[in-house]
Amino acid sequence: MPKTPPQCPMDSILRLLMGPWTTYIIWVLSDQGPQRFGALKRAVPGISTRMLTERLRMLQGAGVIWREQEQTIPPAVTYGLTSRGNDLRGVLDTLGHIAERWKDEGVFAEDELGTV
Amino acid sequence: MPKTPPQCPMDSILRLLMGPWTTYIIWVLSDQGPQRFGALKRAVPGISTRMLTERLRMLQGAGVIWREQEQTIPPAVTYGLTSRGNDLRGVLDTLGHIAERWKDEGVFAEDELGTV
DNA sequence: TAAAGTAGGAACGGAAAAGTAACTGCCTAT
DNA sequence: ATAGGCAGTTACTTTTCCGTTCCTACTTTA
Repeated sequence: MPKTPPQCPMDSILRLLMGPWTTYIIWVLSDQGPQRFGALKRAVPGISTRMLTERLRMLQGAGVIWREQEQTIPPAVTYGLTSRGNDLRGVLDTLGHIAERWKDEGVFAEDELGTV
Repeated sequence: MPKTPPQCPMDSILRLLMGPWTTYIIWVLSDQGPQRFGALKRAVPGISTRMLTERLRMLQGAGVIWREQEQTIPPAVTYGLTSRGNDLRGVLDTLGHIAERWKDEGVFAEDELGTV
C-alpha cells in the first residue's frame, strides 16, 4: 500500500516545502537576496546548522536554489534562488497573504468553532 | 527558543497543509464536491480512519471545511470546502501546475545535480 | 442470529524526523 | 598561543508522527 499516491506530484512538492524551516529559508533568500551560510543561519533564528545544511541540500537537489562555493581558504559558500525558486516565490507570496488574512480572522488563535 | 518564529503565519498555514493527506483531502473535496466520511476514505486510498478523522477535525477547526451531521440512525456526516477552503484551492492549483512542470523536468526523479 | 456498514474514539508501538553536542581543518585576530 | 569564525559532518538522543488494532452503538441484511 503506497502511503503517498504516486500519481500526485503535489505530494512531492509539499514534501519538499514542508519542513519547519524550508519556506522560511526560501523567504529569506527571496527577500534579502543571495546569502552565505552563516548569514542564513543568523537570519533564521533558532535553526541548527544540521537542519540548515539538510534543507539547503534538499532545495539544491530539487533545483530550487543554487550553491556557489568559492575556493578561498575560509571557504565562502553562497546560496540563492534559481528560476524554480522564483516559481515558488509567487505561490508562497499568495499563501502568505492568505495566512495573514486568516490570522486577522483569528484562525490560528486557539479555537474557532464558528461553522462558517 | 521558539522553534517556529511566531511572527510568520506562513508556518501555521503550512503546518495545517503539511500532513501527507491533507492536500489530497482538500483536492478531493474540491474536485468531487462534498463527500461523506466513508466516501472520502474510499477516495483517498490507503488513509486510515484515524488519520482521516484527525485531518478533518484539523481542517474543520481552521474553518477550511464544514461538517454537517444528520442525526439519522446510521449517522450521515458530510464534509465540504468553505470559502477559506476555496482560497486554498487556487494556491494548490497553482502549486499543482508547478509540480507537474517540475515532474516533467525530472525534479522528483532520483537525483538531479545539474547546477541550474 | 450473525455479519457488515456507519462514523468515529482509545491505546499501543515502531519508525522517522528533529534537536543537541562534539568534531573537523584552516585561517585571522588578539 | 589561543580563541573564534567559516562551512559544515557525525553521532547520540529525544520527540513526534503515523499506522495498526480493537472498541463503541445502532441498524439493516443474509
